[in-house]
Amino acid sequence: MSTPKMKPNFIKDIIDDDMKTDKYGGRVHTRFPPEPNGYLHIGHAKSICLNFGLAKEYNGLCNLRFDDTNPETEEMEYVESIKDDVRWLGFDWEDRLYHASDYFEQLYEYAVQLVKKGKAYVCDLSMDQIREYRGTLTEPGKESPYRNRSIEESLDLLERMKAGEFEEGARVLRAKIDMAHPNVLMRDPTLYRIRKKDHYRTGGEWCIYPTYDFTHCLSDSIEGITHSICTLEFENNRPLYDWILDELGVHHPQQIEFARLNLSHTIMSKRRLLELVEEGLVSGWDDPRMPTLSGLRRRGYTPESIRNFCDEIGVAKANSIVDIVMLENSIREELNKTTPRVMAVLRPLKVVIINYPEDKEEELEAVNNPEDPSMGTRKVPFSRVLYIEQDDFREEPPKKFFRLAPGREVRLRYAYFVKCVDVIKDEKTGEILELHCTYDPATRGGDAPDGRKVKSTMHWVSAKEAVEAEVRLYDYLFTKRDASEVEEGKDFKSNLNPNSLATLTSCMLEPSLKDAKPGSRFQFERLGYFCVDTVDSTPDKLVFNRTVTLRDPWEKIRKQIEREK
RNA sequence: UGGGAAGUCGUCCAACGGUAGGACACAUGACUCUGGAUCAUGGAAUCGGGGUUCGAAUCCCUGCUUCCCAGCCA
Repeated sequence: MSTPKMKPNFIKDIIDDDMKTDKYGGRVHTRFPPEPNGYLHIGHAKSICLNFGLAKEYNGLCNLRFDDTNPETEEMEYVESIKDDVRWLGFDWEDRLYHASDYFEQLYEYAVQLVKKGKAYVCDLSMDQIREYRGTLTEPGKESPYRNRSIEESLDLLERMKAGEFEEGARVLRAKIDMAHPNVLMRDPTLYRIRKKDHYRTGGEWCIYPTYDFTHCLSDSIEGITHSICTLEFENNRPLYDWILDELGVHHPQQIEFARLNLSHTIMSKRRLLELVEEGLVSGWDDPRMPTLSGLRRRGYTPESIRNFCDEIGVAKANSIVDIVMLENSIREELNKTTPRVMAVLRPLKVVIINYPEDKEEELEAVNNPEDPSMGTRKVPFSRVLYIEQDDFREEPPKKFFRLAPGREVRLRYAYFVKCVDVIKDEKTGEILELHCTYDPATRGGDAPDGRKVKSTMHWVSAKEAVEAEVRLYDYLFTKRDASEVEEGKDFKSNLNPNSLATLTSCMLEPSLKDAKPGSRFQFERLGYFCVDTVDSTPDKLVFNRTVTLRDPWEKIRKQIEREK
């Protein structure tokens, strides 16, 4: 299977130029460099598809590298989840699984080299002092009093930092660049800091850890990366990336920045997602409302649909917010073609077919997928007592409501025409308890021999054989299109959608669903795509997640009617 | 008020000096045993102002708006 070519974008333009000029000997080598401090989300998927996709398109390679230089936040659990998610998305790093922490020794040697070259020094200023000395965006900084200490002294101090002789925060290693540089990142940035914390991989071996800026460029260099693709906020770091590599005279990949993905009605900040998890506002990183890959997976999204989405949204340098309906479109598109149809009633309304014999029961043939005849047919039982959707009946139908109403005839899919003859209500509350209908035996299978038409076809489930299940309906996690746009004095959680989850407990499914396996997907006709929850579903008590609704013109009409009232 | 970057249909992305195009969304119609799917049709954009050019989204000047940077986070 050949993957279609990535749409044109500015990164491909750059690579094309590099190929023409033979900048890297015709090589393309990228990497996906997550920090294992959280779960991957759909924004990472964009980066993964880009990096692995580019490598594939140019017959190159893409590494998976954990950017693990901060022992405070990183954990093995995250490493495992990230590997799972990348694999699930459909990408393969083969034998190229790397860790920045693998390079600690080498990185330290580079640091020593820089000191020896007079391009780095150990600074005894406190964190606050360093901040003061840095100056501001508009004013230059001033040089640290330790800036010009001898190379020998810095070397000695660095050695002793490494040996654990100093407290956290007592000293750092800094690059010696230019305290008056208009880019504040170039004002003698920190290269190493002391952290007396065990690292999830190197344990207690190190008590000094290299910073991102020092680590990232050199890791890229060590791995022979050609195009180091990152997000826009690192544009300011590029001069430093280049400076370090140039001073050390090592292989020099090209850093290219693109705009990270923002999706409407959700957030992409790992810090904030973690906050939702920790405060129990969602059930976990894999809550089906989360934009995480594990959340989307549990929700019923497929890897292919996410890859298609990433292709569709393109790559550019302009900050933007992609409407989440594009994501929904991508999953509908796939599931429409691949998913078996099935009948399920979410909010049951009992219907008695009064002229259908008490003990009679028959099986009717239903098509599994009209998009794919090879998926065949199945039998669904029909009997005197059925359930239909509460929404499919209106005692006083508004205009354009074509479904069941008193005196009106509709088709029960694959079954019969039925006509509503009576509405049974609770005498006290007025609540509709059940409907009495008659059926026309001549319409078996769903067609009337006399050619008469109905305006609506409805799904239904035979009461006797029905399988009861729980169904979870999801809506957007945040109410605002730009979920990060918060009112003065409030935080992002004030934008949470209080109705993002609705749990329905007495849903009635057709019996063919009885043995549905966790993770399997179905279209509940007229309702949407659903998948069996992989965490909470059991054979005795099935739990379904709604992945996405079907397009629903009636919903639009309904809202319009409501507005006109 | 320093430095870096970005502004194209409602949204996202193309067009690389030569007819502004695609996807999603929207609207209308056809078809339909899912108000699904499918098909057809339509509306819809170059941040403003100058300039160069036969010709500018693209090149130049200028203004405006938005985003990023003052972690020993990444």
